[in-house]
Amino acid sequence: MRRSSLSMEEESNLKKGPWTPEEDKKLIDHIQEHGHGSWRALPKLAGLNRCGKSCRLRWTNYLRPDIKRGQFSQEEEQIIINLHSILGNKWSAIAQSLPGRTDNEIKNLWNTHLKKKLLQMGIDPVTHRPRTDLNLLANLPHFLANFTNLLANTNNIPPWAGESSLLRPVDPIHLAKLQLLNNIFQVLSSPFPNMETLGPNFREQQHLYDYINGSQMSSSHLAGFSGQEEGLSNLEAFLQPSLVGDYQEIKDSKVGNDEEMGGYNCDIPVLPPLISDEQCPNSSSTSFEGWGELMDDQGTDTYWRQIIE
DNA sequence: AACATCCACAACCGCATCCGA
DNA sequence: CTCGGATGCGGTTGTGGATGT
Repeated sequence: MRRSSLSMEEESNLKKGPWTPEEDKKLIDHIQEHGHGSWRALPKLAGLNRCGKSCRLRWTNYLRPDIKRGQFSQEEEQIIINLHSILGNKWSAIAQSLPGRTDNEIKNLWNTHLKKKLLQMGIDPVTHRPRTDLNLLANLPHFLANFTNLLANTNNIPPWAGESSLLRPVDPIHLAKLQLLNNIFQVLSSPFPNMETLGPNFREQQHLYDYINGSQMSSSHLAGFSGQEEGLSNLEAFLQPSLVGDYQEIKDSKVGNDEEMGGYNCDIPVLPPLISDEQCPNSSSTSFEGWGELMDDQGTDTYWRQIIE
């Protein structure tokens, strides 16, 4: 069934591809004088050899006078990430919160910049949770345990370290990155304890666990993501040292009580923080921004591989 | 300098939804 | 209620410029 009222011949004669300045002018002049009315009828009335759809797209995505041009601000990017975590790929809905920006522009920004940015931070851009597809994490506990020993005696570079650029020199940025891996791994490798045993903060703590573990949506998660602000606060809870500390406390308190913990077994050595809170970059900004900036100049999988191997 | 590759962005395509007859 | 045209939406592609080899 043909949905178009144009004949095959008419359709095939229509121009496609980039718009010329002359075409733009015809379209702008016509809409300013008559409004767009029916997009289907517009091309003929405006003297354009284009389909109505092409005209509508050109107008809404490029020629509209209220379109904001230029780079997206940090704030705009943050809004997009935040709304995407709630709305998903609903570009037009996201665009409504950013006056002057089009859905197409936001979609392009997401696909070219923001998606990569989140991946660099170890966050899955679809679920907005930490990535769990890093098979490379398999060797992490031993690596971190060794590294912790190394830090305890910084003059004693072990033979296995070889010429690794990661270990020499040992600078605060490298330590901070290791801290990130350390935090992710500890939560990934531990089941979440029974809710009744957790006390008043259990919900926040489960957020952290769910978030980092990438498990299916729990009821607390649904509640947590019900609004834009709460969604952000979850994001900020990610890697907040105090919350990780809380979680660690709970986990430690349960060591040796395997049955109650659903078979929890602390095979993995519990690692002390590799760096203190004060050493974390940009301690005045949110955790999210701080880690984002920290990871900003790095590749994705290649970068993680380099850390772990 | 020439060529290959990457990247960003505009534009297209096809499906979904809306809405009036 | 059903049908079909108009419009909206999101995924994908094409293209030109930038960068690397």
